[in-house]
Amino acid sequence: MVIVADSYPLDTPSPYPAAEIARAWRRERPGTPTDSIEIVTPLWRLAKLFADDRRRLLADLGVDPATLDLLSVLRRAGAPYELTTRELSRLTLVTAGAISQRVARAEDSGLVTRRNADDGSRAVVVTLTETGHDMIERTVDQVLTRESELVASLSPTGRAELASQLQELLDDVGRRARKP
Amino acid sequence: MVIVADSYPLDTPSPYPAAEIARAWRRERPGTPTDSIEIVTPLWRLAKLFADDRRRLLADLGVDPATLDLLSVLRRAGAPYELTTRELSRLTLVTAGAISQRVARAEDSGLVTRRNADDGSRAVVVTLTETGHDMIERTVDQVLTRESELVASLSPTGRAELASQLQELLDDVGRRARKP
DNA sequence: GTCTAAATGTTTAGCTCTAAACGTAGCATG
DNA sequence: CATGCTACGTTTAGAGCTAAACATTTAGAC
Repeated sequence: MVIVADSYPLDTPSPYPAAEIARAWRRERPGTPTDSIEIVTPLWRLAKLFADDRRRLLADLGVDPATLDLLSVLRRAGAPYELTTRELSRLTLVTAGAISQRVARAEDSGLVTRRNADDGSRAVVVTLTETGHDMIERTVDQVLTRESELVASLSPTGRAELASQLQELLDDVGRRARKP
Repeated sequence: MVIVADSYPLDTPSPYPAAEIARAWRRERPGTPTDSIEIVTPLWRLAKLFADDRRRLLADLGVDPATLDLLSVLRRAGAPYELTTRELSRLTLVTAGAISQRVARAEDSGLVTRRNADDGSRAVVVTLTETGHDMIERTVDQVLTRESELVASLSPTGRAELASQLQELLDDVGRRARKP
């Protein structure tokens, strides 16, 4: 049995590169399809690095990531900063239950208000309050500036190219992925 | 005020493309650096799609993702399938506390054992049991086969190219990102 | 030897999420 | 009108994670 631990140092500051993981599986279980590993693994790790970094920045600012996500979507929608919970769920990719909880928290903090839609449906409309608007304005520049620094190694063309590849893959995986 | 909701339909089955989000912020807050958005947003969404899809597959198989992650790292390490908790923490990118909980759960289920290292350090060595080994063997092919299907739209060269761009970005972001 | 600093693993408090169970409000059909 | 279907939002149970507080051991410094 080939021992990966023998061929790659275990005390490096970062985890194995994905190529090494794929190689390890091919050795340990020949025949297993490993072609997704070099895409999925770095993708997850990058997402986690960005998420952890953002969470720490936001913790300093006294905001939590879920609330920022909610307020951002409302803010981006433009005046009058309103969306239904259903739209919020779709735009943020979290379940309706989670939206319900997020909105409840934000409402308790006075960042949004909730009211029934008047269009005959049962929809609930969530509106950004002035407090919520202020919070977003205070925060978003810092978050985006920070994240801009994190991707600073990419050249404009390299960034555009990677962005389009990711968006293309996202569209495709979105069609194939199993829904709730 | 430009209203994004006016220029992009709200009832599409998927969320806005990242380019649309970046454009919305440039309109709503000119001057805010938006160059990270087209990288970070699709990255997060892809990571979530893959994570959700895997979680659902694993639920059918009666496994939870955190345990699979733990067992996978041990399995890939090759015989005798042992790593210290510190190494596990680094290889899986989760905190020491989370590893402690994961190992405790897996130990309760008889999937791993725990013992003190005999090399004079205080390290705890985690070892895969036969039950744990069986569980991983039963599961990993299905997971990797499924994920291989999800990235099937990529050509071999396209996949290799994307993989290397991601790995490069990961290495760089790993250096810049804020650590705990 | 004694004391202190560094290294490690564990426990706990607080959050957030998903899935599933609920509770209802529109709506169509007969 | 009843009846049942469908669409939606909310609540709840159970998991898992992070950060921080702990606890304990090892290794030096003197």
